[in-house]
Amino acid sequence: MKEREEYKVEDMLCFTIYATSRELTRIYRPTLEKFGLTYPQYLVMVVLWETRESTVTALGDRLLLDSGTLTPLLKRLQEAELIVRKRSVEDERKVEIGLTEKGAILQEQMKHVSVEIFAEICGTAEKYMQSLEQLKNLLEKANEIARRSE
Amino acid sequence: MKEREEYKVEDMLCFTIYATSRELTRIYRPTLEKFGLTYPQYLVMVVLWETRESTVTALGDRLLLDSGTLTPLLKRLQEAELIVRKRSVEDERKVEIGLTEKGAILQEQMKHVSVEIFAEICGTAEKYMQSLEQLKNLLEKANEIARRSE
DNA sequence: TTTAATTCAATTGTTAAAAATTTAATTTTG
DNA sequence: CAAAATTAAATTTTTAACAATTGAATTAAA
Repeated sequence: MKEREEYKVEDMLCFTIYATSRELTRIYRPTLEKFGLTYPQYLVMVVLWETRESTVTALGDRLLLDSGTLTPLLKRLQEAELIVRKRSVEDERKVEIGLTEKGAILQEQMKHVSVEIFAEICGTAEKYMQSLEQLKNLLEKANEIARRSE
Repeated sequence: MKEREEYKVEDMLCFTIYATSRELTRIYRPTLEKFGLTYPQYLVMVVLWETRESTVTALGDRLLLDSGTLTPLLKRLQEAELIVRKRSVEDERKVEIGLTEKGAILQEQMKHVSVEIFAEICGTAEKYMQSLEQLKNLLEKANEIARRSE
């Protein structure tokens, strides 16, 4: 690794990922806007479409987000009538998140969103899978390191 | 590309990058905290250590951030006495950003920060460069698409 | 069983991200 | 030259991210 390269943001891995993340969100924005969702709200819906129901903590484990981020976000999704929040009867510390009829119908309406945007970004499936595997590896490592140092 | 995979966040490229970006920031945080910087503030300093001076727009072009994000961030860096903000005399619409003595000295003090953290994340230089080239390619594509649709 | 430790969510405060609007200055063109 | 268009930065508003704290509930230990 050349010494000099550390001094240009464009050659820093962390910056590239940081900027790519924002650019990808920017690509999603106009599409998601039509459905009244932001990018992290969309991710919450994707998890709920898979699991049908969850808790705040379980959603946080899946998305690597904490309750300080999720609580207000989930309140907005409830406001939009896409989800319901209900305190658990077995354990009153837990808040159970479920889909409304409207939230369930949205899955069908948004079925093609991800596929279309991925196609635009990655071109071929091969390239997509190659990037994904490499990044999943990096995420796993980063998550280990981040958890280790807290 | 298998159809089913679109329905799990973990198999979505955009989520992986989004989560990786946050995890990398989380890894940097304790180190940057010692120098009183947040992650985006650090990136601004990296650019200024290279260019010595800049404008708000030029910084935004480099970091892909707009003035609505940079203006309050730069005010905090000025508050910390790391930079100076001065309206241009040739074109009074422009605000010129420069390093203070304290800001320049910080470069020397933080010289090893990136190198050490990269080493922790990527292990070998080969792996790091491999990920980087692939991601730079993706960032370029994403930026083109995002700019196209606005 | 009482105390201690842990867990879960909410709240508070700070920073960031970005769209939309505003203000001011410069450049273009008619 | 004057009007229109463009450019630059700031401001405002909404949403997000996260640390730290609080409070309530559950679980474990003495």
